[in-house]
Amino acid sequence: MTPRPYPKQDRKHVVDAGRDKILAAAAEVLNLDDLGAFSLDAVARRAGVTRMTVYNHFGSKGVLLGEVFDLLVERDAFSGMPTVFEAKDLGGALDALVGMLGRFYDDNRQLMLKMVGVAGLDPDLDKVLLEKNLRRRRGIEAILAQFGAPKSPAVDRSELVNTLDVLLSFHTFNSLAGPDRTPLEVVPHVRRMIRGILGAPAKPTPKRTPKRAR
Amino acid sequence: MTPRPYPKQDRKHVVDAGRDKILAAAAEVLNLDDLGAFSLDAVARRAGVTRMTVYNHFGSKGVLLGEVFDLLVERDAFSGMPTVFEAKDLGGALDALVGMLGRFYDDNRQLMLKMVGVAGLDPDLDKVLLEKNLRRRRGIEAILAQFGAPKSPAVDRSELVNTLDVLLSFHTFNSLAGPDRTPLEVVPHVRRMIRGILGAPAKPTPKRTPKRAR
DNA sequence: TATTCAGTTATACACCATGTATAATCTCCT
DNA sequence: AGGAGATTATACATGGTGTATAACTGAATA
Repeated sequence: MTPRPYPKQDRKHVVDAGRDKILAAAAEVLNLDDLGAFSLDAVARRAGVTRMTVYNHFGSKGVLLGEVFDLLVERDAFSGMPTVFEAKDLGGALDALVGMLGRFYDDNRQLMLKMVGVAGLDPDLDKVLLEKNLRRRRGIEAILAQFGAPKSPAVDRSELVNTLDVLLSFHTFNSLAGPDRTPLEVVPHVRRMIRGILGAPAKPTPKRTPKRAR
Repeated sequence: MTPRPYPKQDRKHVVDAGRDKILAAAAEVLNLDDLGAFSLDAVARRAGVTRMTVYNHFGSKGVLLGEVFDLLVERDAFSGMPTVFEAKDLGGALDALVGMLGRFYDDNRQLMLKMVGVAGLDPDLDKVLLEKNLRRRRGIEAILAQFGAPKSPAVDRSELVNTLDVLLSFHTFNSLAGPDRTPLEVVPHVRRMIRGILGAPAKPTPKRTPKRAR
Protein backbone atom coordinates (compact mmCIF):
# COMPACT_ATOMS: atom_id res chain seq x y z
CA MET A 1 0.00 0.00 0.00
CA THR A 2 2.88 2.36 0.60
CA PRO A 3 3.30 4.76 -2.26
CA ARG A 4 6.50 3.95 -4.01
CA PRO A 5 8.19 6.75 -5.81
CA TYR A 6 10.00 4.78 -8.40
CA PRO A 7 11.24 5.30 -11.93
CA LYS A 8 8.97 3.10 -13.95
CA GLN A 9 8.72 5.94 -16.43
CA ASP A 10 12.38 6.89 -16.56
CA ARG A 11 13.51 3.52 -17.72
CA LYS A 12 10.68 3.18 -20.10
CA HIS A 13 12.66 4.54 -23.00
CA VAL A 14 15.40 2.00 -22.39
CA VAL A 15 12.94 -0.83 -22.42
CA ASP A 16 11.22 0.56 -25.46
CA ALA A 17 14.57 0.78 -27.20
CA GLY A 18 14.95 -2.93 -26.56
CA ARG A 19 11.49 -3.52 -27.95
CA ASP A 20 12.26 -1.55 -31.07
CA LYS A 21 15.52 -3.40 -31.52
CA ILE A 22 13.64 -6.68 -31.48
CA LEU A 23 11.00 -5.41 -33.88
CA ALA A 24 13.68 -4.19 -36.27
CA ALA A 25 15.50 -7.50 -36.04
CA ALA A 26 12.29 -9.37 -36.75
CA ALA A 27 11.64 -7.24 -39.82
CA GLU A 28 15.18 -7.91 -41.02
CA VAL A 29 14.87 -11.64 -40.58
CA LEU A 30 11.54 -11.61 -42.37
CA ASN A 31 13.06 -9.76 -45.28
CA LEU A 32 15.84 -12.28 -45.75
CA ASP A 33 15.57 -14.27 -48.93
CA ASP A 34 15.88 -17.51 -47.00
CA LEU A 35 12.39 -18.79 -47.41
CA GLY A 36 10.93 -20.17 -44.26
CA ALA A 37 13.80 -19.14 -42.07
CA PHE A 38 11.88 -17.25 -39.47
CA SER A 39 12.33 -18.37 -35.91
CA LEU A 40 12.25 -16.47 -32.67
CA ASP A 41 15.75 -17.71 -32.05
CA ALA A 42 17.01 -16.04 -35.19
CA VAL A 43 15.25 -12.84 -34.24
CA ALA A 44 16.68 -12.88 -30.75
CA ARG A 45 20.20 -13.55 -31.95
CA ARG A 46 20.01 -10.74 -34.48
CA ALA A 47 18.63 -8.38 -31.86
CA GLY A 48 21.40 -9.33 -29.48
CA VAL A 49 19.06 -10.56 -26.80
CA THR A 50 17.81 -13.85 -25.49
CA ARG A 51 14.79 -15.65 -26.72
CA MET A 52 13.31 -15.14 -23.28
CA THR A 53 13.46 -11.39 -23.68
CA VAL A 54 11.41 -11.68 -26.82
CA TYR A 55 8.82 -13.65 -24.90
CA ASN A 56 8.85 -11.04 -22.13
CA HIS A 57 8.06 -8.23 -24.55
CA PHE A 58 5.67 -10.03 -26.83
CA GLY A 59 3.92 -13.08 -25.59
CA SER A 60 4.10 -15.15 -28.73
CA LYS A 61 5.34 -15.33 -32.25
CA GLY A 62 1.99 -14.23 -33.61
CA VAL A 63 1.88 -11.09 -31.50
CA LEU A 64 5.41 -10.17 -32.48
CA LEU A 65 4.64 -10.54 -36.16
CA GLY A 66 1.50 -8.54 -35.72
CA GLU A 67 3.38 -5.66 -34.14
CA VAL A 68 6.06 -5.79 -36.80
CA PHE A 69 3.43 -5.46 -39.47
CA ASP A 70 1.69 -2.76 -37.53
CA LEU A 71 4.87 -0.72 -37.23
CA LEU A 72 5.79 -1.10 -40.88
CA VAL A 73 2.37 -0.23 -42.18
CA GLU A 74 2.06 2.84 -40.04
CA ARG A 75 5.62 4.07 -40.41
CA ASP A 76 6.58 3.08 -43.93
CA ALA A 77 3.59 2.19 -46.04
CA PHE A 78 1.28 5.07 -45.21
CA SER A 79 3.76 7.70 -44.11
CA GLY A 80 3.34 9.48 -47.43
CA MET A 81 -0.40 9.69 -47.09
CA PRO A 82 -0.48 13.48 -46.59
CA THR A 83 1.25 14.09 -49.89
CA VAL A 84 -1.32 11.91 -51.61
CA PHE A 85 -3.98 14.39 -50.62
CA GLU A 86 -2.00 17.17 -52.25
CA ALA A 87 -2.83 15.75 -55.66
CA LYS A 88 -5.02 17.89 -57.83
CA ASP A 89 -7.57 15.27 -58.78
CA LEU A 90 -8.70 11.72 -58.10
CA GLY A 91 -6.47 10.22 -60.75
CA GLY A 92 -3.44 11.96 -59.35
CA ALA A 93 -4.21 10.91 -55.81
CA LEU A 94 -4.64 7.27 -56.77
CA ASP A 95 -1.47 7.41 -58.85
CA ALA A 96 0.38 8.66 -55.81
CA LEU A 97 -1.15 5.97 -53.64
CA VAL A 98 -0.15 3.29 -56.12
CA GLY A 99 3.40 4.58 -56.12
CA MET A 100 3.51 4.70 -52.36
CA LEU A 101 2.26 1.16 -51.93
CA GLY A 102 4.39 -0.15 -54.77
CA ARG A 103 7.48 1.18 -53.08
CA PHE A 104 6.47 -0.37 -49.79
CA TYR A 105 5.69 -3.74 -51.31
CA ASP A 106 8.99 -3.60 -53.14
CA ASP A 107 10.98 -2.89 -50.01
CA ASN A 108 9.23 -5.65 -48.10
CA ARG A 109 8.35 -8.29 -50.62
CA GLN A 110 9.86 -11.24 -48.77
CA LEU A 111 8.43 -9.98 -45.52
CA MET A 112 4.97 -9.69 -46.97
CA LEU A 113 5.13 -13.16 -48.44
CA LYS A 114 6.08 -14.73 -45.14
CA MET A 115 3.57 -12.56 -43.34
CA VAL A 116 0.62 -13.75 -45.39
CA GLY A 117 2.08 -17.21 -45.03
CA VAL A 118 1.99 -17.44 -41.29
CA ALA A 119 -1.23 -15.43 -41.26
CA GLY A 120 -2.85 -18.19 -43.26
CA LEU A 121 -1.81 -20.63 -40.57
CA ASP A 122 -2.06 -18.55 -37.39
CA PRO A 123 -5.57 -17.37 -36.48
CA ASP A 124 -4.33 -14.60 -34.20
CA LEU A 125 -2.10 -13.00 -36.76
CA ASP A 126 -4.77 -13.47 -39.35
CA LYS A 127 -7.05 -11.17 -37.40
CA VAL A 128 -4.33 -8.57 -36.98
CA LEU A 129 -3.53 -8.59 -40.66
CA LEU A 130 -7.17 -8.27 -41.59
CA GLU A 131 -7.49 -5.26 -39.36
CA LYS A 132 -4.33 -3.71 -40.73
CA ASN A 133 -5.63 -4.12 -44.24
CA LEU A 134 -8.54 -1.95 -43.22
CA ARG A 135 -5.98 0.81 -43.01
CA ARG A 136 -5.64 0.72 -46.77
CA ARG A 137 -9.37 0.57 -47.24
CA ARG A 138 -9.91 3.61 -45.07
CA GLY A 139 -7.27 5.44 -47.06
CA ILE A 140 -9.13 4.69 -50.26
CA GLU A 141 -12.41 5.83 -48.76
CA ALA A 142 -10.82 9.06 -47.58
CA ILE A 143 -9.46 9.74 -51.05
CA LEU A 144 -12.82 9.11 -52.65
CA ALA A 145 -14.48 11.35 -50.12
CA GLN A 146 -12.00 14.12 -50.74
CA PHE A 147 -11.83 14.05 -54.52
CA GLY A 148 -15.23 12.64 -55.30
CA ALA A 149 -15.96 9.33 -56.94
CA PRO A 150 -15.93 9.12 -60.74
CA LYS A 151 -19.30 9.52 -62.38
CA SER A 152 -19.14 6.54 -64.66
CA PRO A 153 -16.93 3.79 -63.37
CA ALA A 154 -16.85 0.38 -64.94
CA VAL A 155 -17.95 -1.15 -61.68
CA ASP A 156 -20.78 -0.59 -59.26
CA ARG A 157 -20.45 2.41 -57.05
CA SER A 158 -21.03 0.17 -54.07
CA GLU A 159 -18.19 -2.07 -55.13
CA LEU A 160 -15.78 0.69 -56.06
CA VAL A 161 -13.95 0.62 -52.76
CA ASN A 162 -13.73 -3.16 -52.83
CA THR A 163 -12.37 -3.07 -56.34
CA LEU A 164 -9.72 -0.49 -55.63
CA ASP A 165 -8.80 -2.31 -52.46
CA VAL A 166 -8.14 -5.49 -54.39
CA LEU A 167 -6.16 -3.70 -57.07
CA LEU A 168 -4.02 -2.03 -54.42
CA SER A 169 -3.38 -5.17 -52.41
CA PHE A 170 0.00 -6.78 -52.13
CA HIS A 171 -1.17 -9.81 -54.04
CA THR A 172 -1.92 -7.71 -57.09
CA PHE A 173 1.54 -6.23 -57.19
CA ASN A 174 3.18 -9.51 -56.32
CA SER A 175 1.54 -11.78 -58.83
CA LEU A 176 1.60 -9.09 -61.48
CA ALA A 177 5.34 -8.80 -60.95
CA GLY A 178 5.88 -12.52 -60.99
CA PRO A 179 9.38 -13.91 -60.63
CA ASP A 180 10.96 -11.65 -63.23
CA ARG A 181 9.81 -8.20 -62.23
CA THR A 182 9.64 -6.20 -59.03
CA PRO A 183 6.50 -4.74 -57.48
CA LEU A 184 7.94 -1.30 -58.16
CA GLU A 185 8.30 -1.95 -61.87
CA VAL A 186 4.66 -2.88 -62.01
CA VAL A 187 3.39 0.44 -60.68
CA PRO A 188 2.62 1.98 -64.09
CA HIS A 189 0.62 -1.05 -65.04
CA VAL A 190 -1.47 -0.92 -61.88
CA ARG A 191 -2.10 2.75 -62.54
CA ARG A 192 -3.41 1.91 -66.00
CA MET A 193 -5.63 -0.80 -64.61
CA ILE A 194 -7.15 1.56 -62.10
CA ARG A 195 -7.62 4.23 -64.73
CA GLY A 196 -9.37 1.65 -66.86
CA ILE A 197 -11.72 0.72 -64.06
CA LEU A 198 -12.41 4.30 -63.14
CA GLY A 199 -12.63 6.02 -66.47
CA ALA A 200 -14.53 3.46 -68.46
CA PRO A 201 -17.94 4.66 -69.50
CA ALA A 202 -20.72 2.85 -67.74
CA LYS A 203 -22.31 -0.05 -69.48
CA PRO A 204 -25.76 0.32 -68.03
CA THR A 205 -27.50 -1.74 -70.66
CA PRO A 206 -27.05 -5.38 -69.81
CA LYS A 207 -29.08 -6.21 -72.87
CA ARG A 208 -26.08 -7.20 -74.92
CA THR A 209 -24.10 -9.02 -72.30
CA PRO A 210 -23.39 -12.30 -74.04
CA LYS A 211 -23.22 -14.59 -71.11
CA ARG A 212 -23.97 -18.18 -71.15
CA ALA A 213 -22.30 -19.19 -67.97
CA ARG A 214 -23.88 -22.34 -66.69
CA MET B 1 20.27 -62.11 -62.44
CA THR B 2 17.51 -64.62 -62.91
CA PRO B 3 14.55 -62.99 -64.64
CA ARG B 4 11.75 -62.77 -62.14
CA PRO B 5 8.26 -62.76 -63.53
CA TYR B 6 6.49 -60.90 -60.77
CA PRO B 7 3.30 -58.90 -60.44
CA LYS B 8 4.59 -55.37 -60.02
CA GLN B 9 1.80 -54.22 -62.34
CA ASP B 10 -1.03 -56.25 -60.88
CA ARG B 11 -0.76 -54.66 -57.50
CA LYS B 12 -0.24 -51.22 -58.85
CA HIS B 13 -3.88 -50.29 -58.65
CA VAL B 14 -4.00 -51.27 -55.01
CA VAL B 15 -1.04 -49.11 -54.19
CA ASP B 16 -2.43 -46.24 -56.22
CA ALA B 17 -5.68 -46.57 -54.33
CA GLY B 18 -3.71 -46.06 -51.14
CA ARG B 19 -2.07 -43.01 -52.66
CA ASP B 20 -5.38 -41.54 -53.66
CA LYS B 21 -6.79 -42.20 -50.23
CA ILE B 22 -3.95 -40.22 -48.70
CA LEU B 23 -4.34 -37.39 -51.18
CA ALA B 24 -8.06 -37.20 -50.48
CA ALA B 25 -7.44 -37.22 -46.75
CA ALA B 26 -4.90 -34.43 -47.12
CA ALA B 27 -7.37 -32.32 -49.07
CA GLU B 28 -10.00 -32.91 -46.41
CA VAL B 29 -7.69 -31.89 -43.60
CA LEU B 30 -6.66 -28.79 -45.51
CA ASN B 31 -10.26 -27.80 -46.00
CA LEU B 32 -11.07 -28.01 -42.31
CA ASP B 33 -11.79 -24.69 -40.74
CA ASP B 34 -9.24 -25.34 -38.03
CA LEU B 35 -6.65 -22.84 -39.03
CA GLY B 36 -3.15 -24.19 -38.94
CA ALA B 37 -4.17 -27.72 -38.14
CA PHE B 38 -2.35 -29.48 -40.90
CA SER B 39 0.05 -32.20 -39.89
CA LEU B 40 1.08 -35.38 -41.60
CA ASP B 41 -0.14 -37.20 -38.55
CA ALA B 42 -3.65 -35.86 -39.02
CA VAL B 43 -3.55 -36.81 -42.67
CA ALA B 44 -2.35 -40.30 -41.93
CA ARG B 45 -4.95 -40.86 -39.26
CA ARG B 46 -7.74 -39.67 -41.53
CA ALA B 47 -6.47 -41.85 -44.35
CA GLY B 48 -6.34 -44.87 -42.04
CA VAL B 49 -2.64 -45.42 -42.55
CA THR B 50 0.55 -44.78 -40.69
CA ARG B 51 2.65 -41.67 -40.98
CA MET B 52 5.37 -43.85 -42.42
CA THR B 53 3.16 -44.84 -45.33
CA VAL B 54 2.73 -41.20 -46.17
CA TYR B 55 6.47 -40.81 -46.21
CA ASN B 56 6.82 -43.88 -48.37
CA HIS B 57 4.50 -42.47 -51.02
CA PHE B 58 5.54 -38.86 -50.92
CA GLY B 59 8.89 -37.98 -49.52
CA SER B 60 7.92 -34.89 -47.61
CA LYS B 61 5.12 -32.61 -46.60
CA GLY B 62 5.89 -30.20 -49.40
CA VAL B 63 5.68 -32.86 -52.08
CA LEU B 64 2.39 -34.15 -50.70
CA LEU B 65 0.86 -30.69 -50.71
CA GLY B 66 2.13 -30.12 -54.19
CA GLU B 67 0.47 -33.27 -55.46
CA VAL B 68 -2.76 -32.43 -53.67
CA PHE B 69 -2.84 -29.07 -55.38
CA ASP B 70 -1.92 -30.65 -58.66
CA LEU B 71 -4.75 -33.12 -58.45
CA LEU B 72 -7.32 -30.54 -57.44
CA VAL B 73 -6.35 -28.07 -60.12
CA GLU B 74 -6.40 -30.62 -62.85
CA ARG B 75 -9.49 -32.50 -61.74
CA ASP B 76 -11.71 -29.82 -60.25
CA ALA B 77 -10.59 -26.35 -61.20
CA PHE B 78 -10.04 -26.79 -64.91
CA SER B 79 -12.26 -29.77 -65.60
CA GLY B 80 -14.84 -27.48 -67.17
CA MET B 81 -12.37 -25.95 -69.57
CA PRO B 82 -13.87 -27.58 -72.68
CA THR B 83 -17.24 -25.96 -72.04
CA VAL B 84 -15.53 -22.59 -71.73
CA PHE B 85 -14.48 -22.88 -75.34
CA GLU B 86 -18.07 -23.43 -76.36
CA ALA B 87 -18.85 -19.81 -75.59
CA LYS B 88 -19.74 -17.70 -78.56
CA ASP B 89 -17.41 -14.80 -77.89
CA LEU B 90 -14.56 -13.63 -75.71
CA GLY B 91 -16.79 -12.11 -73.07
CA GLY B 92 -18.79 -15.30 -72.74
CA ALA B 93 -15.69 -17.43 -72.47
CA LEU B 94 -14.21 -15.26 -69.77
CA ASP B 95 -17.50 -15.19 -67.92
CA ALA B 96 -17.53 -18.95 -67.94
CA LEU B 97 -13.92 -19.07 -66.77
CA VAL B 98 -14.70 -16.72 -63.90
CA GLY B 99 -17.60 -18.89 -62.85
CA MET B 100 -15.51 -22.02 -63.04
CA LEU B 101 -12.72 -20.60 -60.93
CA GLY B 102 -15.10 -18.94 -58.50
CA ARG B 103 -16.75 -22.26 -57.83
CA PHE B 104 -13.40 -23.92 -57.30
CA TYR B 105 -12.13 -21.20 -54.97
CA ASP B 106 -15.37 -21.41 -53.06
CA ASP B 107 -15.13 -25.15 -52.60
CA ASN B 108 -11.54 -24.93 -51.48
CA ARG B 109 -11.16 -21.61 -49.77
CA GLN B 110 -9.57 -22.90 -46.57
CA LEU B 111 -7.35 -25.21 -48.55
CA MET B 112 -6.15 -22.41 -50.76
CA LEU B 113 -5.41 -20.18 -47.81
CA LYS B 114 -3.30 -22.82 -46.12
CA MET B 115 -1.71 -23.72 -49.42
CA VAL B 116 -0.45 -20.23 -50.12
CA GLY B 117 0.53 -20.10 -46.48
CA VAL B 118 2.92 -23.00 -46.47
CA ALA B 119 4.01 -22.09 -49.99
CA GLY B 120 5.21 -18.76 -48.68
CA LEU B 121 7.34 -20.66 -46.20
CA ASP B 122 8.36 -23.74 -48.13
CA PRO B 123 10.59 -23.17 -51.17
CA ASP B 124 9.76 -26.52 -52.75
CA LEU B 125 6.04 -26.07 -52.64
CA ASP B 126 6.44 -22.49 -53.75
CA LYS B 127 7.93 -23.68 -57.01
CA VAL B 128 5.17 -26.23 -57.53
CA LEU B 129 2.47 -23.67 -56.92
CA LEU B 130 4.08 -21.20 -59.27
CA GLU B 131 4.14 -23.81 -61.97
CA LYS B 132 0.54 -24.80 -61.30
CA ASN B 133 -0.52 -21.19 -61.60
CA LEU B 134 0.85 -21.28 -65.10
CA ARG B 135 -2.03 -23.61 -65.83
CA ARG B 136 -4.41 -20.70 -65.42
CA ARG B 137 -2.22 -18.44 -67.49
CA ARG B 138 -2.12 -20.92 -70.34
CA GLY B 139 -5.87 -21.19 -70.19
CA ILE B 140 -6.19 -17.46 -70.58
CA GLU B 141 -3.78 -17.43 -73.48
CA ALA B 142 -5.69 -20.20 -75.19
CA ILE B 143 -8.95 -18.30 -74.82
CA LEU B 144 -7.43 -15.14 -76.23
CA ALA B 145 -5.99 -17.11 -79.10
CA GLN B 146 -9.31 -18.74 -79.84
CA PHE B 147 -11.62 -15.74 -79.57
CA GLY B 148 -9.20 -12.96 -80.39
CA ALA B 149 -8.11 -10.19 -78.10
CA PRO B 150 -10.34 -7.16 -77.68
CA LYS B 151 -9.60 -4.33 -80.04
CA SER B 152 -9.43 -1.56 -77.49
CA PRO B 153 -8.58 -2.77 -74.05
CA ALA B 154 -7.88 -0.39 -71.21
CA VAL B 155 -4.49 -1.99 -70.71
CA ASP B 156 -1.52 -2.72 -72.92
CA ARG B 157 -1.89 -5.69 -75.20
CA SER B 158 1.37 -7.04 -73.82
CA GLU B 159 0.02 -6.84 -70.30
CA LEU B 160 -3.41 -8.21 -71.08
CA VAL B 161 -2.59 -11.74 -70.04
CA ASN B 162 -0.92 -10.57 -66.87
CA THR B 163 -3.92 -8.44 -66.02
CA LEU B 164 -6.45 -11.17 -66.55
CA ASP B 165 -4.25 -13.58 -64.64
CA VAL B 166 -4.27 -11.31 -61.62
CA LEU B 167 -7.99 -10.72 -61.79
CA LEU B 168 -8.60 -14.45 -61.98
CA SER B 169 -6.28 -15.37 -59.13
CA PHE B 170 -7.48 -16.75 -55.85
CA HIS B 171 -6.36 -13.64 -54.05
CA THR B 172 -8.72 -11.49 -56.05
CA PHE B 173 -11.72 -13.60 -55.20
CA ASN B 174 -10.64 -14.05 -51.61
CA SER B 175 -9.94 -10.47 -50.68
CA LEU B 176 -12.88 -9.24 -52.70
CA ALA B 177 -15.10 -11.60 -50.75
CA GLY B 178 -13.61 -10.63 -47.43
CA PRO B 179 -14.93 -12.22 -44.26
CA ASP B 180 -18.59 -11.61 -45.04
CA ARG B 181 -18.98 -12.99 -48.55
CA THR B 182 -17.98 -16.12 -50.36
CA PRO B 183 -15.79 -16.31 -53.45
CA LEU B 184 -18.80 -17.59 -55.33
CA GLU B 185 -20.89 -14.55 -54.47
CA VAL B 186 -18.21 -12.35 -55.88
CA VAL B 187 -18.26 -13.87 -59.33
CA PRO B 188 -20.54 -11.25 -60.91
CA HIS B 189 -18.32 -8.50 -59.63
CA VAL B 190 -15.19 -10.05 -61.07
CA ARG B 191 -17.01 -10.40 -64.38
CA ARG B 192 -17.81 -6.70 -64.35
CA MET B 193 -14.21 -5.84 -63.51
CA ILE B 194 -12.94 -7.85 -66.42
CA ARG B 195 -15.53 -6.40 -68.74
CA GLY B 196 -14.43 -2.97 -67.61
CA ILE B 197 -10.81 -3.74 -68.32
CA LEU B 198 -11.56 -5.32 -71.66
CA GLY B 199 -14.32 -3.21 -73.03
CA ALA B 200 -13.10 0.22 -72.11
CA PRO B 201 -12.31 2.28 -75.18
CA ALA B 202 -8.65 3.00 -75.54
CA LYS B 203 -7.46 6.16 -73.94
CA PRO B 204 -4.54 6.97 -76.17
CA THR B 205 -4.42 10.57 -75.05
CA PRO B 206 -3.08 10.76 -71.52
CA LYS B 207 -4.67 14.18 -71.30
CA ARG B 208 -6.05 13.32 -67.90
CA THR B 209 -9.25 11.52 -67.27
CA PRO B 210 -12.22 13.83 -67.51
CA LYS B 211 -13.10 14.19 -63.92
CA ARG B 212 -14.05 16.80 -61.48
CA ALA B 213 -10.93 18.45 -60.13
CA ARG B 214 -12.29 19.82 -56.94
C1' DT C 1 2.64 -75.42 -49.31
C1' DA C 2 6.64 -72.66 -49.12
C1' DT C 3 8.86 -68.74 -51.07
C1' DT C 4 9.42 -64.12 -52.26
C1' DC C 5 8.79 -59.49 -52.70
C1' DA C 6 6.28 -54.90 -52.24
C1' DG C 7 4.10 -52.38 -49.29
C1' DT C 8 2.86 -51.45 -44.66
C1' DT C 9 3.54 -51.12 -39.86
C1' DA C 10 5.77 -50.51 -35.27
C1' DT C 11 9.21 -48.38 -32.94
C1' DA C 12 12.88 -45.63 -31.90
C1' DC C 13 15.46 -41.72 -32.67
C1' DA C 14 17.47 -36.97 -33.91
C1' DC C 15 16.35 -32.39 -34.65
C1' DC C 16 14.18 -28.07 -34.31
C1' DA C 17 10.77 -24.75 -32.91
C1' DT C 18 7.30 -22.96 -29.62
C1' DG C 19 6.08 -21.95 -25.17
C1' DT C 20 6.48 -22.20 -19.86
C1' DA C 21 8.80 -22.08 -15.42
C1' DT C 22 12.31 -20.64 -12.19
C1' DA C 23 16.26 -18.94 -10.17
C1' DA C 24 20.25 -16.09 -10.93
C1' DT C 25 22.15 -11.91 -12.67
C1' DC C 26 22.50 -7.24 -14.22
C1' DT C 27 21.39 -2.11 -14.16
C1' DC C 28 19.90 1.78 -12.87
C1' DC C 29 17.59 4.83 -9.48
C1' DT C 30 16.92 6.36 -4.80
C1' DA D 1 23.62 -0.08 0.05
C1' DG D 2 19.31 -1.56 -1.27
C1' DG D 3 15.67 -2.70 -4.33
C1' DA D 4 12.71 -3.05 -8.41
C1' DG D 5 12.43 -4.16 -13.07
C1' DA D 6 14.43 -6.14 -16.88
C1' DT D 7 17.33 -9.61 -18.66
C1' DT D 8 19.63 -13.94 -18.69
C1' DA D 9 20.72 -18.94 -18.05
C1' DT D 10 18.80 -23.18 -17.78
C1' DA D 11 15.72 -26.76 -17.85
C1' DC D 12 11.69 -28.78 -19.42
C1' DA D 13 7.24 -30.19 -21.87
C1' DT D 14 5.14 -30.48 -26.24
C1' DG D 15 4.51 -31.29 -30.99
C1' DG D 16 5.95 -31.52 -35.60
C1' DT D 17 9.24 -33.19 -39.39
C1' DG D 18 12.18 -36.47 -41.17
C1' DT D 19 15.25 -40.89 -40.98
C1' DA D 20 16.43 -45.62 -39.86
C1' DT D 21 15.35 -50.35 -39.08
C1' DA D 22 13.24 -54.55 -38.15
C1' DA D 23 8.93 -57.00 -38.11
C1' DC D 24 4.73 -57.95 -40.34
C1' DT D 25 1.16 -58.91 -44.11
C1' DG D 26 -0.77 -60.49 -48.36
C1' DA D 27 -0.83 -62.15 -52.68
C1' DA D 28 1.26 -64.13 -56.77
C1' DT D 29 4.45 -67.75 -58.01
C1' DA D 30 6.78 -72.02 -58.14
